[in-house]
Amino acid sequence: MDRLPFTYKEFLSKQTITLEEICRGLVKTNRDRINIKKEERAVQNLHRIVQAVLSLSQTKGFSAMSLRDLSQETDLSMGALYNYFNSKEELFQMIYTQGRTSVFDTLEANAVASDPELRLQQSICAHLYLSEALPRVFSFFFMEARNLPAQLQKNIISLEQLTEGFFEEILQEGKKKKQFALEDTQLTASAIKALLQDWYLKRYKFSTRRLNVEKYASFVIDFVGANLK
Amino acid sequence: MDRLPFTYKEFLSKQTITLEEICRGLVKTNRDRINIKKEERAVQNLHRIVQAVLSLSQTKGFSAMSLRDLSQETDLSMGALYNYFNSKEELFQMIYTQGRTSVFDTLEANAVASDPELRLQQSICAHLYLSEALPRVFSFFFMEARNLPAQLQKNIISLEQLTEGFFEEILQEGKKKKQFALEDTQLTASAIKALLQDWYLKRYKFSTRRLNVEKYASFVIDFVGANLK
DNA sequence: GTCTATAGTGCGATAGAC
DNA sequence: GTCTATCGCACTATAGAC
Repeated sequence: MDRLPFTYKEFLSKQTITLEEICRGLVKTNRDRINIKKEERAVQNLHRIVQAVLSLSQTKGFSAMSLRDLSQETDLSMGALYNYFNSKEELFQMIYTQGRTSVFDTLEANAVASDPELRLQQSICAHLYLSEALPRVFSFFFMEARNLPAQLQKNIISLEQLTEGFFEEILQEGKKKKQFALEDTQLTASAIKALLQDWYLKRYKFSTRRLNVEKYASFVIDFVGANLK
Repeated sequence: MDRLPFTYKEFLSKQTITLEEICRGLVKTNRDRINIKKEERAVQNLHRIVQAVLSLSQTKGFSAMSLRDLSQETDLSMGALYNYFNSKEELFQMIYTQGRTSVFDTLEANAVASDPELRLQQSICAHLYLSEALPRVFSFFFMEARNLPAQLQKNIISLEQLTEGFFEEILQEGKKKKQFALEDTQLTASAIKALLQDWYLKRYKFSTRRLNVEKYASFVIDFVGANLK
């Protein structure tokens, strides 16, 4: 195995990847809907709310999560909650949309090499590291996508298709430059995505094994690499 | 690419893989809970019920599906529905448990070769073909697993872990016989499972491309095979 | 800005007619 | 065996006190 383009620690030090930071963005883009004057207070409480939503969604799903559950988990009354959003559905869409933006921006910022092979490795690492830092955000996207209104589902290209297109582009360039020998770039991109998804959808599985995100990144790079030669 | 061990058509002709057949098993194993005397009537109506459950679960999730939805979709009244199960939760568990049994039996029956390489190919094909025949059953297992009561989640080894163990066993034997050159059998088995899962979790993606289940099976076998040499 | 209390709705489940 | 009608409850959302 070649060396990884960057370690998890290096990745984290390059940018601020926390749920709190995402919530800060969330407050800024939804300033009009949130009836709280002091921005910092809004950020802190929304952080608690979003944490609770992600946690409860993981165990019972967003639609089965009641606002009473949310109230209990956040120690905010139902009345108080409604100062941070106007409906349960709006809360869902706020989290979904903001998360999508934050995640994709980070992915783009970390896959910058011009050499396709290196760029592919950077993308794989960035995706795995990001999902390692925010696992519940990623599984929320995946598991709750069906709760998006039909309009949003059509208009917004899902995060998944975005990242898959991202990988395909790299593969196509590598193929053009004769660096990669592969038949179907679309299928290969899809396979890469499936391997990355496994990391955050099956955390319970990997957590019991002696395996960290860097080892898994090496594995994926090798596993994919064997098909490009 | 080598020839596939068997085609989709051959696979289907070897055994009866339909939702109706699963429902027949469901009636037989839950004869005491179902208040319908004529078995065939019970099978037919449960078939409609299960179809509706899978369909509604796919669009909005099982917990968001109301029994009024189910009543409308099946053209059975709420009162009639309760002759086929005693509670919404029981309905869920009946489907889950029966489906798991049927699926695993079929997988085992179709991966019988003693040669590890052929057996691996048979397993991949059987899994893909089975999920092609019953896509909604498979995605139901995956998406709704969290609705299982904690007891069942602990006691029952999930379908997923079962199949993954299945693949790992084959890989280990191939490694022992020096037919496969691979480092980590557990990680490789996990990767295979991820690629198979993609087929039924992302049907919308593949359906728009000129791709059938046999072509995908060839792709997976090659993709995995490149890592065993 | 957060609380309690409650309005209004839709849920799972059941009883009793046919 | 299936229907209609309805019970009691938990839900989302809001109004008004503090």
